[in-house]
Amino acid sequence: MTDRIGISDAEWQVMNVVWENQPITAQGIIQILALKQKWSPATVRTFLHRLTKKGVLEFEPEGNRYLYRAAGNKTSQIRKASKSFLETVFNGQTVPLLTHFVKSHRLSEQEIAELRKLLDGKEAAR
Amino acid sequence: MTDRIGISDAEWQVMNVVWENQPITAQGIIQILALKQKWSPATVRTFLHRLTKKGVLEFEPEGNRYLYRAAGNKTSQIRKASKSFLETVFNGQTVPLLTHFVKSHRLSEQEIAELRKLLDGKEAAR
DNA sequence: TCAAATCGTTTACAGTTGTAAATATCTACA
DNA sequence: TGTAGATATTTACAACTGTAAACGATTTGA
Repeated sequence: MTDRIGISDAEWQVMNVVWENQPITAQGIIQILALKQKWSPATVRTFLHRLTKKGVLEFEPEGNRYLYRAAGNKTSQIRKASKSFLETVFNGQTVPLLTHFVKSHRLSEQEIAELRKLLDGKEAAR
Repeated sequence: MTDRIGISDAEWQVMNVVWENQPITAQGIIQILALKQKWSPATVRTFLHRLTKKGVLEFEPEGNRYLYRAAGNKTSQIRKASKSFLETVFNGQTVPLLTHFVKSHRLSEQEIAELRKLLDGKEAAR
């Protein structure tokens, strides 16, 4: 019963923190987010609440507070968002998408090598 | 004064049709979209209206109807959506994004070759 | 010339999102 | 044991979205 619903941009920010630091308290999440966002603690708590309602986040009481952890796995969430992005922005065409990102970002020699290796290991579809 | 605001998923569907067929009448857009979507004509007209309000779409009267065409260029819109997607879903990291899309989609031998060539021509950042 | 069809404009409405304050609960110190 | 402080839950609210009907103006076939 996991990940039936999509998560919004702001919610992604929160989940990214959770996935990297779980289990974690609301305080912890708020503090980490404070480094990047300008959200009030109340705002973050709202997101926490919505995410649990969406079934993406779960918690277990620890003393007087909650310990949060992701319910589903990040990969499935990434898959869903990526699919939707590919469809709407690139009309479902993978190569134009890849071309766009390669062309519009700087890549180190190592990264380029890594991507070459990835292509080498890629089995061609027929 | 172009493209100050983002466009929604449904609006992307409409713009994709416009970018490929402009200039085009509302009827034309509605008919092409009917092939893929189940929207009522009224719904499409609402999107047309919102898109012009957002400055993404413009029109010129042609007889008793309008001829629509995109205001800004598609590339800038793609850039904006891509940037936001990269940031929220992949924490700004291009290589993981590229890896995900290569791994999760089938690519023909030609496409793989095309991507290799792209990497070969890519100048490494230092 | 009158009614029907066609266009574009307004209005509608519920659900989601960003943003946050108000309130209720609970824990722990004094 | 009562109260301050921290936590979580409710409530708020405007903007944006998806979805579409209602309305008003205009063109055109009968």
